[in-house]
Amino acid sequence: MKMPRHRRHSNTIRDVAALAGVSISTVSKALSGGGRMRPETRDKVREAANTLGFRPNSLAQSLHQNRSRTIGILSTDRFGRFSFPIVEAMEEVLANEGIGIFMCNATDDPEREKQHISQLLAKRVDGIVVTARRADRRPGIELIGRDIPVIYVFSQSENNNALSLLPDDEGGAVLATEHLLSLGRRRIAHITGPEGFEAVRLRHRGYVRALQQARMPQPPELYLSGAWSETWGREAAQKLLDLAEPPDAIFCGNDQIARGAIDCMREAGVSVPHDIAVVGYDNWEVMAEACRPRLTSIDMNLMELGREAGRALLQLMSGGKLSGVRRLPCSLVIRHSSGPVKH
Amino acid sequence: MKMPRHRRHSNTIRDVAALAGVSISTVSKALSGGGRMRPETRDKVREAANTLGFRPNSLAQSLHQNRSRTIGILSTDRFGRFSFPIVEAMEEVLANEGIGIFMCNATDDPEREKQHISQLLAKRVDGIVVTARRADRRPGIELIGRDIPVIYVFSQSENNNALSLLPDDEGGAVLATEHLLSLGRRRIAHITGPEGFEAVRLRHRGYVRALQQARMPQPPELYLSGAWSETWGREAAQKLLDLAEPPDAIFCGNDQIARGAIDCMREAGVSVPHDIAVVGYDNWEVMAEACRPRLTSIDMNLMELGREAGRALLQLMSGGKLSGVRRLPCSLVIRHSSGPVKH
DNA sequence: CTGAAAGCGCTAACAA
DNA sequence: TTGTTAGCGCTTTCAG
Repeated sequence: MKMPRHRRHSNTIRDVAALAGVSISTVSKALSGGGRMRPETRDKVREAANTLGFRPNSLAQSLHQNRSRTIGILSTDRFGRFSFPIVEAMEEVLANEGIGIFMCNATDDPEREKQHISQLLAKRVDGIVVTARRADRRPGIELIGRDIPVIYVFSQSENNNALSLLPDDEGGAVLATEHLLSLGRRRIAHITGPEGFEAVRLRHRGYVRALQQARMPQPPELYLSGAWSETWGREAAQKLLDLAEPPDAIFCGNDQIARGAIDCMREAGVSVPHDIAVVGYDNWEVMAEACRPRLTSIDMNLMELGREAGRALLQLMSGGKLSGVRRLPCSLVIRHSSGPVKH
Repeated sequence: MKMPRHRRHSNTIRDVAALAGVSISTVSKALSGGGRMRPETRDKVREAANTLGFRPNSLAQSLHQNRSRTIGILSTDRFGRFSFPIVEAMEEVLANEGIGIFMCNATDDPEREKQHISQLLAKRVDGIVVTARRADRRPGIELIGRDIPVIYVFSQSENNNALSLLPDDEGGAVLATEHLLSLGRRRIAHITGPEGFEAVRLRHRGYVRALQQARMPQPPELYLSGAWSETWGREAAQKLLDLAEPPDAIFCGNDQIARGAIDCMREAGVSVPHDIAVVGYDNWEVMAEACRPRLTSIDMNLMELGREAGRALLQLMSGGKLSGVRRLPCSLVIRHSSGPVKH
């Protein structure tokens, strides 16, 4: 038997074979569990493998099988509050299938992004997931010559036959608005973020749609677009309070705005939810729980989005075909800021 | 020339060789840039490689070189607010060296953790980083028979000859307290989280040390330990206000507590920073900026911690030896809640 | 200066 | 039932 050139750092199948006194291929078959063989041989091999702490080298396996059981996740924007639950849930689904995840971050740097993609391809990943903090469209990624599945999560490709998974922003806004309507509220305002965000436009559309269906008027002075901040929430709430006829409910584009609005009202002596009910968006626990009263909010179910992304990728990797934009439902988490039915 | 058995998904060195009309080994040498060869041959090869979009298969390279240029990062607790900047910075450092990062999450599930480690070993990672949300001690991980570098970041192994990288909590607390002292504050309170956390104990120690050095008394009623929440911050601040002799400054164990305290005081008509100055901990932007007045806070420099972790791992991977607990300095970010010098 | 051949660790087809 | 052999894609001697 020849000696290996490199010092090896872990036991190979050859060592197991030697210890068990069988051939390499027998070891392979024994451990893979397949094929027919004498049980005692199998046991002997298993025992040898165990005492050596043998783990097959997946690099070698991958090389042979032409699949690495590995995927890459590429964040266009830095990994943030929204990406985390998604990534975490996806990781769980894929890890259960023995698939490893390469994490790449290319914060708004196309050059870095290219490098990362190139690395991922060199590492022969079986799939790529693209995420962004903001759910706006971005150019599809370039897979120079290779044909592996790519999906966009919380992010959308300009290339329409790719699969995108997103939260249903419009639906979430409908949920929030209908909730307020069902409580008997009639003048519902909407304070939201910058109109540059597709999410802002979609949520606004949902809000409008719900009001229309309920045949409610939508006075333009009740719609306020600004920044994604508490400061803007306070400012906008003040504007609403200064109106000749203030609203009796506010649907906010995110939880920070909602918190600002609630703070403003409490300080102005306006009771939430009695005088004005408030619903936020994101269901960001630390924010929602810190509001006084605790904030009713729309949850985008990011974990579910992540799990779904994991499943979709698995399907694509095993040859399935999926494409188009899928929007997953949000849900309403009721706390105290939307309060009981108004009399 | 024999045909490959499997359908290949990307071009191999063999294809490049065929196109360039040279041997495989020539291609290898030409692309690696080493060795002596006729420049025109090298160019010919490069061109062929380019037109085919050839990327060497790193699985094969790794197999040969016995190193995968890949590491694993294992989060004991879920990836959260603290892990993110660390991971992001580390990723940047390592990605620049062409090293890929496998992300594994094993939220407080030892079984999952074992599986992940086993997978990482099978993937022949060149190193492992262990992180946790809380900087408390944990058992070292088991590398059944393999000898690869492991470091603990924002987390500490019970095994003392491993390397741990942590923020200097005690130093951060000293920084905060001395800042308040330098502003002329004399009765400095400390509201903090549960004493179960090592960070709480260390920050308390730093606070005490700074007071002792300044020969300030430390009345026990000025130390309040509770939850990591705004609610606790408000509650504790109220207790302090109710004291016969309230403090003229509060050092808070995190920014949420600080925010609660500030809110409480504003509502009680106590001026921050005029009557009572406040310093927080974590420098969590969204929190610190949303406080009124904006919150002075201690920054743990998590990005720097992550970069340092990346560098340390690179050293270990190239044979260096590092061990023990290293604590990296925090810094003070001054905003308005600590205000100007008191007269 | 270039090519042939061996081998990294593993699997799978084929022989014995 | 078990062993022999070829080959995954690449690098690296060693000959030519």
